[in-house]
Amino acid sequence: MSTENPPRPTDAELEILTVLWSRGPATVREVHETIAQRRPTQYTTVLKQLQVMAEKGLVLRDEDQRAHIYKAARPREWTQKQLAGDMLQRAFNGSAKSLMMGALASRKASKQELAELRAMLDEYERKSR
Amino acid sequence: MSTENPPRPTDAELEILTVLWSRGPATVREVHETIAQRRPTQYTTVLKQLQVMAEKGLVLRDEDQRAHIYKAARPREWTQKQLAGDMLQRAFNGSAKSLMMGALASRKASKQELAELRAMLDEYERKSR
DNA sequence: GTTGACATACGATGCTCGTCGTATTATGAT
DNA sequence: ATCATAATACGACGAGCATCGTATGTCAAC
Repeated sequence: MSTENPPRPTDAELEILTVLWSRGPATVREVHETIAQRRPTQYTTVLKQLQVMAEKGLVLRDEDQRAHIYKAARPREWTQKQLAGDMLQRAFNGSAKSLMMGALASRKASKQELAELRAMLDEYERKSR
Repeated sequence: MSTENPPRPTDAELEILTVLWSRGPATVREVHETIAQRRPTQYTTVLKQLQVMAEKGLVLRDEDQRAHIYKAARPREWTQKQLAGDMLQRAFNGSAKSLMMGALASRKASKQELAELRAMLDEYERKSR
């Protein structure tokens, strides 16, 4: 069924999804070019990956043209919500506070970023009232 | 070398680590009892898992007693920091704000939890000055 | 010293992941 | 029509993951 949620993407799958999210729908060639630029990878590896992802429902494939067009089946925010929720549950005992502490501790946070976080909390609270 | 960092734990490994973090050092039997209570699992599965984890450096093993005592090689906070940082990088483009939005969207956040988050931000900012 | 309970050791299995090579097919230019 | 190019299809392989069964060792109690 097309309403079924796709499974949690693997590491390699997530990398491909980030490309599709930022570039929009793309051919295998385009995805491969982007990835190969960071890391040596074979064209057919990316192709196979996308084929598997299509089977899993992680991406949708438009076969109208000879070069098929792939696009992420779910928007970035949707998948990020799944990933964050999953990790929250499995590694942080459901504590958003712990998760944020971990995130901040993992690298220096700029003053501006902290301000953005505060603004985000305000916004969230306002919306959910 | 004992100073080497362990790899990112897999799903099953993370579940075991959470048990060790909350119960403290424990025997295979104790870990198994805790896990079996949520989910049917064979004793030897947990045993094997712990043996592999010891090889990877995720847990330390004390073999003094007949029933070996296992304990997490790294404290909860350390591993949480790794996991959060890894996910931040791979799925959130380094944006702590996006990560928090995902986390909050994944389930209802209580008013109190939001307050805790703010307090945590204050604390963090105070410390890093 | 035999037995039963309980522990570790270890091999094997089925599955998924990531990767790649090769085969095949479609398309446009000559 | 032929041919070079560029695309998909697909099988296979090695590694890791999660699981379990069986073998083996230890120890206390009878």
